[in-house]
Amino acid sequence: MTKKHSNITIKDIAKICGVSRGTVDRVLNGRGKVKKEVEELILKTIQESQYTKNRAGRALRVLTTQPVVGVIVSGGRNPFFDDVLTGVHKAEKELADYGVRAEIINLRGYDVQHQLDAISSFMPRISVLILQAINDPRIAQSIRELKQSGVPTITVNTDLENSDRIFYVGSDYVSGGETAAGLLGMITGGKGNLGIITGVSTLLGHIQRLHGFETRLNTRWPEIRTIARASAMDDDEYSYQATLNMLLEHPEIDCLQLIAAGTYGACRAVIDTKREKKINVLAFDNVPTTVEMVRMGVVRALVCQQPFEQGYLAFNAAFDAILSGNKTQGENIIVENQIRILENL
Amino acid sequence: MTKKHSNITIKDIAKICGVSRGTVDRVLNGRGKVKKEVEELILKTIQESQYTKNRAGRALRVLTTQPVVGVIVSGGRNPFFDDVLTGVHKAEKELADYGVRAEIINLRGYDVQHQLDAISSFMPRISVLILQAINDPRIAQSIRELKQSGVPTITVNTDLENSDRIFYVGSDYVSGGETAAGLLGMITGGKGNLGIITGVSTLLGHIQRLHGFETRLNTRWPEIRTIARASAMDDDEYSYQATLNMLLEHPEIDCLQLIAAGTYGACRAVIDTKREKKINVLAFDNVPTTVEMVRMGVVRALVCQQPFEQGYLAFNAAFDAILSGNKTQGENIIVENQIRILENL
DNA sequence: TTGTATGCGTTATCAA
DNA sequence: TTGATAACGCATACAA
Repeated sequence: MTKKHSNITIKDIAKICGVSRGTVDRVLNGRGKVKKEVEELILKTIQESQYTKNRAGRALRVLTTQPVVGVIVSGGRNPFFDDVLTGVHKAEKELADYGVRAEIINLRGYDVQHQLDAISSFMPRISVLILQAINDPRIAQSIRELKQSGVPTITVNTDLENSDRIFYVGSDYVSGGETAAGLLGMITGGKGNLGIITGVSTLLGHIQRLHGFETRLNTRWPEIRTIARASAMDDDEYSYQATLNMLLEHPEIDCLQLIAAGTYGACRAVIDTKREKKINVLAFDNVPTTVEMVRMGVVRALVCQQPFEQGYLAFNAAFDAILSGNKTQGENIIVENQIRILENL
Repeated sequence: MTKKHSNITIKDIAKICGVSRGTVDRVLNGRGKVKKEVEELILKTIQESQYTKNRAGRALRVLTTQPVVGVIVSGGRNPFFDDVLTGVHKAEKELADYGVRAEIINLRGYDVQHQLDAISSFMPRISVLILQAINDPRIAQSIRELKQSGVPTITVNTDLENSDRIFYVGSDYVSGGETAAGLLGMITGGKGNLGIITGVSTLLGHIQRLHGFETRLNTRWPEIRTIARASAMDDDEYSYQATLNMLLEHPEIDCLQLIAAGTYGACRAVIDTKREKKINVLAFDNVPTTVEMVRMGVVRALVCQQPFEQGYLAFNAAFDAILSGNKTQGENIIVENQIRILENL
């Protein structure tokens, strides 16, 4: 029932095959210089014995190499990414004993060339790349090349298609949108005149979120009618104007769904219109200005995608990839969409 | 800025003090047999250099001892604790490379003597104890004795007072109750006639949760009046009867808050009364039968305390205590109260 | 009372 | 093409 002893080691493999540890190691790490038939025997034995590298042993060895994990996000001044990076730092601190370290590049905006340059600047220093990826074929190509040279990429917060990233750490945006729809239905009692303030259409996640939201809303809460839709352009000033115009133009609007950034600006507009009947405002992500609006009672509820956990889990997963020596595909790590109200902010 | 190299090691301490590694080790692990002045010098050096045992080195050494973590819960047939134990097993699997193993005792009910016996049965086999503690002085005493003999205790899910447990892993029950209150206010629009189905009064967590709920409800949503209150006695059949009687006796009740177990029974009662106007039912914890009730639309929303994470984090923390060799007080690990609706179950 | 040698598993280096 | 050995940091059995 209970396994009596620790797992099989390189030494065991060596003994079984009648060779030395060195030879097994050469096969394991593909260094060549091993006779074909010996290599085959060793590979077969590894297969059959289900051998995997022991992390405790690796850890001690890895310590001598002082590996670096590269992190690239396009956070700019967005406080959401402060949380992501705080998570990275927390994990880095906890893993300090293993000699692993994070090197972080925080870009402003989503320029493909800038991201490519940032990736290049990391080479050949890093062992693993954590990337908030722009969904562009050139980035995908860069990730493939990185992998060729032995550096696996983990995408965080934002995934991209047709690349060789080993897995994605982040939220399910469609599900996040659906959750927001469910929440809106619950708060409004399933009836209302809705205004939607969207994000920017170049970000895959925002599109997925909007899609999840609208689909779910239409099927489950058909009596919530969408009156107007405008983009906040990821900017609070723009958001303020767009929201103000919308509310003045459509006095019948009684609930507002923010899809992405711009919550603070939209809330100021809501406050400035001084409606008698309160508007139900829902938004995403618990960044400080948004939290303030929940505290003030302007925003009723949030759907949050746990930025801290995203960074924390991504860095831990990166170190795990180093430890296991496994650079192949793994399971995505999906953080849950959390509902936040005043009481559990 | 960036630390150039790995941290200070025993070898460094030894060199600085002009003694051997063995002597430093004797001081570190308090084995005595060291000259007073030498010991003092070593201790001072350790202090000043901020030395801590390196986990990578410890890991490899710990592997040879095959440490066991004892886990005691009073889960009985409650599926909530299945999730806790699944979390333990997940962590155990991930840490298999380090030779650490969990030994689990799942008791039925909250009998102090049974829990004491379970603890005894673990000794002297285990290195750390994870305990869903009954809040009783005898248990606290047992935890103190365990610590004396070098075995630290981590409480999980349920904490106890005045003991020497090194920290608690679980939810904040008061905050959970407050969250439920906020949710109820939001769903009802702040007006309603409420029935409360409570848990058993012997469990500290349930009392705290009820307290958080009622306090918050009264201050923030005074127009939700509590019409009736009954206990489900942690039993679905009992819960069914109590709820049925309550609903028949008070036809004005239009919302129902479950505090602890018994959700399934209460829901059956709600269904059986066949009210024309729907009752808003809120409950705790996403156990399978409760999830089913959310899917059926009987329960509107849940507050969940992440049982899987509790087990997962507790076991990882236990291993961390082994690795760091640190048996002293640490920070509690508080899992958040999550709001669940149909869309993010 | 103190120092030294050994081993945990992996891997790099050097010798054969 | 292979084998032997040392090193990472810690802990312990044994020698001095």
